[in-house]
Amino acid sequence: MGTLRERKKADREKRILSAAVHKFRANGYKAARIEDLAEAAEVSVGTVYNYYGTKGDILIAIVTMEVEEVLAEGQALVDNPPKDPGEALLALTLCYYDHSLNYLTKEMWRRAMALSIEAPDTPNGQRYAALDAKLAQQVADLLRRFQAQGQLASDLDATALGRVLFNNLNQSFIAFVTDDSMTLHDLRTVMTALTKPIAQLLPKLTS
Amino acid sequence: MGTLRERKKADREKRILSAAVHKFRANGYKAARIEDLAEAAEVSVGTVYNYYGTKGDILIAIVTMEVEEVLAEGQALVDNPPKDPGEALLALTLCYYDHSLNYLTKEMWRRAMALSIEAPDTPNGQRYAALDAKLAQQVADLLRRFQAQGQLASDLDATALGRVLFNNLNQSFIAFVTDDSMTLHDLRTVMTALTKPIAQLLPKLTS
DNA sequence: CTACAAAAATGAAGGTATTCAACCTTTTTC
DNA sequence: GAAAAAGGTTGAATACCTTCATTTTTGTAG
Repeated sequence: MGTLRERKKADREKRILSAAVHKFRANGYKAARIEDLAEAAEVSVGTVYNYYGTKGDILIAIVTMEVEEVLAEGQALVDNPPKDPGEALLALTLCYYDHSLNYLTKEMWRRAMALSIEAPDTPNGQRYAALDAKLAQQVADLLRRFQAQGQLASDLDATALGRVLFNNLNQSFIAFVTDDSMTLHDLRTVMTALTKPIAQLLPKLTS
Repeated sequence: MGTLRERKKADREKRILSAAVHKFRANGYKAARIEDLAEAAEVSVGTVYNYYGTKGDILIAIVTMEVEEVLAEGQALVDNPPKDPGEALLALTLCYYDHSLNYLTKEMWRRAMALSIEAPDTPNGQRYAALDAKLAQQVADLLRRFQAQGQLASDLDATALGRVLFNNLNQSFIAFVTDDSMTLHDLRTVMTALTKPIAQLLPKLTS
């Protein structure tokens, strides 16, 4: 149990983040003003900036929350995957997609992605890149598991292939968030179709 | 020869664009204020907005200029390519890269890319997407030429493969512009290495 | 309990993209 | 060639992110 100061601090940060999720989702990231978040969180504008350096920081904090939950869900799947490698890969991908809109809207994803390209050298851009890397790593972990079980050639580079497969699923996700008319169901359908040929190819791959 | 009004209009637009290229390159896109461009172009702030809807519009106009020159260079190569398909593909890619920094800096590319992800529904985002599509199309045209000459299986989908190859070269370009320490020479080296295995694979591909 | 120090909150001020109502300039009409 | 219409220009006003000097709250020492 921390001091009063620490408790208040933690509480305020939670309130700000929660207000941000709500306002960003309700009004859109662009339309939501810092003043609105501050009001909803019952703090002043200055205090918001005390906790988060920029509006983008708040967004990246939400992305981090989202991706960390996705990673946890994914880990469960990697620890106990379907028997078939191709099926497992598809399951992992769809698991990512299914949990991608819990906190973030498509617009929020677009802004976050734009941020990561726009400012790759800032703490934010780097945090986004780190999350990307973790996801790619998890795909690689899945591949390694199948290698250990002898269901996948052990001489192929799991990290590299994991990166390629992640790039592929990420590219499809970008197509999803940049097209407002595309539903999560559409995305699942596309990805199911795309993964089939990859699955057929997998057993044949040796470096 | 148009009317006085038309001449003035064309002249003003040219001055604004030229001032923008200069200021964006010299100070950075972010740091250059509309007021600065206006002053350099000898017009008022309002007039800048009369010609370009947003600051991003000006940037996209410059990107368009750049990409159109790149497309022209590329066309020359497609019309008269090296004998070997793999070599031709590499040549086209490097031709794109070599002409990518004539008007735009890395920072300007980053902002433009961010814009296209952030606002895919705006005229701007769509114009950027259209340029992407044209480049992918040109890669496909190169493939078709080799198909016509019998150096490439004619039953593979040139448009689809062109898109994949373009995605690949575009992804490498994103890596280039998001890493300030990476030189054009580094990019050429990376791409030369990456294209080799693709070239070896090409003759074997049939749908 | 008081005084002081450290930490944090505050909101007014500053900077820059964008809008718009008023004002010019060019073209057309008669 | 004067009047009206059409087309453009203008910069002051607006909106919103961000900064920072000031004020308030919390923790600590005597």
